[in-house]
Amino acid sequence: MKQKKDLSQLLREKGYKITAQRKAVLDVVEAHDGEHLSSQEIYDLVRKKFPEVGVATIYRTLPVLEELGFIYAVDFEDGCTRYELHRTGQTHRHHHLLCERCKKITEVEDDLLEEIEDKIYGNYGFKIKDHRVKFYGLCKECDNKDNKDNNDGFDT
Amino acid sequence: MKQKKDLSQLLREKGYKITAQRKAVLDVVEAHDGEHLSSQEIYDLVRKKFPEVGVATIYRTLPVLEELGFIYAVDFEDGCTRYELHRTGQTHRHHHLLCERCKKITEVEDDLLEEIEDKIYGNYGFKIKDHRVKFYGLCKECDNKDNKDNNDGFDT
DNA sequence: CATACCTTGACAATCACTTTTATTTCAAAA
DNA sequence: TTTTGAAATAAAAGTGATTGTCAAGGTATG
Repeated sequence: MKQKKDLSQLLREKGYKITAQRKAVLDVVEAHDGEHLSSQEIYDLVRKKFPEVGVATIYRTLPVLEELGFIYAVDFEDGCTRYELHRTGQTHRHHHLLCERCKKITEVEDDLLEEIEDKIYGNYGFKIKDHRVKFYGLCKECDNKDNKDNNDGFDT
Repeated sequence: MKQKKDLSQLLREKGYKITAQRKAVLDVVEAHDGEHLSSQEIYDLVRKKFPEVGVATIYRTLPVLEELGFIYAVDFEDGCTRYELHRTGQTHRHHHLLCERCKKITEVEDDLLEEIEDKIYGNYGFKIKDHRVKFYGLCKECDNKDNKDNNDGFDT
């Protein structure tokens, strides 16, 4: 509904053919907005609708969808490439908070970096177009639990 | 000379054995301060001194040196893990500027993130311990060349 | 609907990295 | 020193994600 109409159009503009597989892959990622699916997970999900699809097709399609701006590749260094939906209206990649304890991943929509990017342009003359930012630490829940544990349970 | 003395000590503290291979790996990374060597590059360099060393030793040693705080793993998504020296005095990982044109990698020693990290703690309760930040764009030289080309040449 | 060529699926190959295995080294005890 | 068992090693085989190959099939245009 939203950008589905654009897929055909964008594919055509870039000289790619419009295929059911490409639509299916985008469908899957869109249906899992907010998640960070691995290529294999996407493969499995696409196969539910198209059991005959090949792995290679998935691996070939994802970079195309990324090139067209529908999805972003993200890397949480767990040994595979993951993808997330590029929501319409997003201008930059958002940041991720990775909890070291529970492994939960939180998205930070606020950009917060403009000031820094200006400073870097001033200091280095480097013109920033995009960024990838990951913060590692403890999420609220794990941090609270930690503090409670440290007080030997005398505190709630 | 600087932290070489500490290696033995730190290895011992963590219950690791002091081996010539571990020293050799650290030597190589230290000798290439400012570079971002891949595991394979480190392997090749170590073999110049210890031709009999095995790849697996390198792959096992690098995470140990990272755990001890001597080096950082960095990922420029070129298909391999790279390592850089953790210079004494550095409290956080520094940021990297990656030029899309000439592929040059510049290091940003300024942290610049404290304010943001405070905001994130306020908004999300997430306690940040470390970060990985990469900026993509054009370095000063490539940006200048771009502008000159656009002014000199014809308009397309 | 026929042609040209893009895309696909199957599967082998590759690539970075890990595990296994047999062997060696280490540091402390005897 | 020599002994000894845990830890570390090299080499090779294994792993799992990703890519390459190629014949067959699908898509866009005349």
